Amino acid sequence: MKRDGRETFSIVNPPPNAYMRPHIGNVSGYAYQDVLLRYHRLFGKKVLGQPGKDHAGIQGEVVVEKIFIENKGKTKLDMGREKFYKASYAHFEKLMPMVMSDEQRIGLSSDYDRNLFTLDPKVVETVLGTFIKMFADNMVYKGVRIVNWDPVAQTTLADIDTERVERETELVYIKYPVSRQRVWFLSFRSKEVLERIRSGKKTIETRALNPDEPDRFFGDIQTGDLIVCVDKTDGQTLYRKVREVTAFTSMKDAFDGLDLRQVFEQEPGSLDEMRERYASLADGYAERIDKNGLVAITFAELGDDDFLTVATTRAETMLGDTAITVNPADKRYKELTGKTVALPLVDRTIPVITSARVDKEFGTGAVKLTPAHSYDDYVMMTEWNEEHPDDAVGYINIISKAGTLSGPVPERYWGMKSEDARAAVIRDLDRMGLIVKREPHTQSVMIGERSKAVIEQIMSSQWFIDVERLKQPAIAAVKNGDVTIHPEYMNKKYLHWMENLHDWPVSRSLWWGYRIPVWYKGELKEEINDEGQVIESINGTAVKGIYDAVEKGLALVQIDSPGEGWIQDEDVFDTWFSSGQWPYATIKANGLMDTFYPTDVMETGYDILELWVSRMIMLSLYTQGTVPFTNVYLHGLVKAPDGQKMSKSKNNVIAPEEIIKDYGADSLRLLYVVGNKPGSSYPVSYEKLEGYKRFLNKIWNAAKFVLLNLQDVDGAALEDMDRTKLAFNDDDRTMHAHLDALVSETKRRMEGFHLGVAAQELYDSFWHTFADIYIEQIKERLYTRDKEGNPLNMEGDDLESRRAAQWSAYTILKTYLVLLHPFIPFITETVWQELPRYKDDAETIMYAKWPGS
RNA sequence: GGGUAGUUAGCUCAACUGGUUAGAGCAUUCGCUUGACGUGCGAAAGGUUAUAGGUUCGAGUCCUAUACUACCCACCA
Repeated sequence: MKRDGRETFSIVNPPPNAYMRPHIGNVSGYAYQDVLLRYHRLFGKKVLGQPGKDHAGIQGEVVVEKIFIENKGKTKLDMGREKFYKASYAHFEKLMPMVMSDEQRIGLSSDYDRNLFTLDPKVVETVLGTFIKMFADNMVYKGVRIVNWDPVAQTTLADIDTERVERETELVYIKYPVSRQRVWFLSFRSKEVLERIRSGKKTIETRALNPDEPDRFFGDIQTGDLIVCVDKTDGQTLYRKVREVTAFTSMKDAFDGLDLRQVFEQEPGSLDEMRERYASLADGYAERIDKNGLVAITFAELGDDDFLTVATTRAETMLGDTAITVNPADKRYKELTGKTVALPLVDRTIPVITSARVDKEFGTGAVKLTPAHSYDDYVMMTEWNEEHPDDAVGYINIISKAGTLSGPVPERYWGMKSEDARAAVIRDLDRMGLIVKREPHTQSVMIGERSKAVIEQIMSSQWFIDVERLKQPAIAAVKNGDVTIHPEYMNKKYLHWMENLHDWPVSRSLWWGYRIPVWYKGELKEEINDEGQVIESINGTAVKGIYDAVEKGLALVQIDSPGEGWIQDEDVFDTWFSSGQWPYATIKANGLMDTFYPTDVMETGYDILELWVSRMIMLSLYTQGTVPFTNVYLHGLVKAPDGQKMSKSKNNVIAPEEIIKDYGADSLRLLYVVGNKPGSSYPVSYEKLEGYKRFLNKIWNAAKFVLLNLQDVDGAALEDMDRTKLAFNDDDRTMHAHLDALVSETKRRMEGFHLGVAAQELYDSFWHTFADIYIEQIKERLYTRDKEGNPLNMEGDDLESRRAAQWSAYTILKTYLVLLHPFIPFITETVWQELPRYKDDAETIMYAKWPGS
């Protein structure tokens, strides 16, 4: 970019984790970044390489805590938040120089005196400022969402911080009674009533008006309705269909119309006697019947068709079911879709809905939907609600943060752990005859990476950023070319991700990071209410979201504490919220925005295009009104020699030192660059490294040869020679032409970000054209003695020819060194220092001039 | 299931917006060389660019279909 007359070029180096030494793949990026930095320096530009080190969020927190435990026997809880943070900061400061030395060893020529830590107060200020701006712009909110909750560590975990383990469980088939019309709940506290239903006596009288549900008129009960008979004394529930209904308006009416022997064991005898019997069932019952009437129902047993069977590994979560889901294309359930089923044990009704996510082949093809405790169910619920806002289903959270059952479930389950509750629920359902079968099943369970505790998915209130306003400009920036992505096909991945982007959850339950700048006037409490809904309160006052809290004077969004009694939000920001601001946060911290922002290139691995690059673009457009960089170069990943992904667990990681020790940093850089294209991965090849080492040796020897043959000329004299008057022959002219073409070709390749091709061509040209052909050609003209030791090429035309060859060899070598320098800085610099120094020559090849510039 | 790529020499990979005879490293075969070279040089062999169609004066490159492979995202109730 051109600013103030002098061209500038800037790259922000992606900050490596500061807590560990990088492996050979981690440092590959620096090679590409450095090639670009050095290349642009050769054009006399003002160049900035902005380095930094990352605090690494949860991984960083885990690593340092482990060290504290080992060294001092103290966990983070022992230390307390403030102390832990300070100690961690000090620890990271100690580690940073080590990581920095790894960057330097690979040759990264960034401005190390400007190095920044991600938690540097200057950076923090920028990051938090963005959140405050978003708050002012109405873009942040707290929303209830399903999270991975580690009941042992008492924290939410990102998916990446969890593991999956196979576990033998059983798939339990549970049948739910279907209601094709309406469902009625009849609850009894009298065994007698239930006995009559159970004992085959098919007629029962009931209240015309249910005092518990004053709006329901039981006179509406019709044939075919489902009756759920709940015995409140022992939890047993019976399900019956209505066969026939007879309505009476008064006790007398009923007395006349009923065969009372079907109702009572004995003949009631008289109306009064009957009234007495009814009164014994409940206080004032008889009076109410007199007043409101009576319904006599003939029941029928439910048949197989009247149940809908689901298969589940987590029977206990049925207590929190809010729907049954079937595949819309599943003919078996066509008729039931839109109907309701009665949920046993908790006596609720839930609808049968559809989702294409349901696999018809698995289990029974019907899934119980527990949105509060299953991520998949949560997604299905969300999708359903988006498409059917009028028939939206909710969630019911029944598991507390302690990992035990709570909320709107029968009291006997309260406090049970999931697994105990599962057994209890299965036992209870079995007693009711609702368990169809149980079969062994292998299930993969999510456990905490660190605690190894089984993760409970629960509903929790989290901070969100509304991305609608962020995403559109970021999509446009790539579409209209403000940002160019290399390789080009990655555009599609970027756009696909961006177009499907949903609101961004930005809070994490950690200490090591950017604490959310929100203050509460008292304690913020998150609780599950009797309906299983998550509710928040500050100092006992219920609040609905942050704007409500601020309005009520119970919360403030600002960086510094408002004073005594105010408590800061416990969470920190998601790592991408801060790293997404890294380009301008760093350059701003160094006071260089006017000169170097927006930057020219973001060079990083293709694997974080969506996670990181997209966020940098969004956040820079939002806060700075400009893209953070004009080009994105996405390198491939370095794989182990056998083509496998390098990872600690596979024990196949290679440290940069190992390679540098045997082959040199330049060879390693060539391995990264030569012949590779962006976006595709490549394995470490010791054969190639060997080849590059020989290439470096070739350069060294070619240079040595040229210098040996320059001994009789003064450097300055050579430089002052008039090129047009030298006695070049065809060999020289061919070589010159080749080199001229190479210079412009290399430039063209570099400008187009074809680093791999550029390096490959330089490699081939130097070795096979310059060294193999041209140097061989000029040997005869350069030698000063023949095989017998007589003087040669020392006078007349021979000397003229020799001078031309010397001049050519020297200038060509110099040109090659400059062209090669961005790729192999160490060897080119070493050779450069061996060359005679001329008046215009830079002290270091880093500041040499690109040929012709 | 959704997305993105890949399939080119024995192996690992290139080939810039379609343009000579598809290249390199390593491996293989033969020869030469030691006065820049840890060696190096020269030469050879090795390909119907996954398959089948299509567009074009011209296709590894563009289009369609198929078959495999890899990666990312989602998922296994």
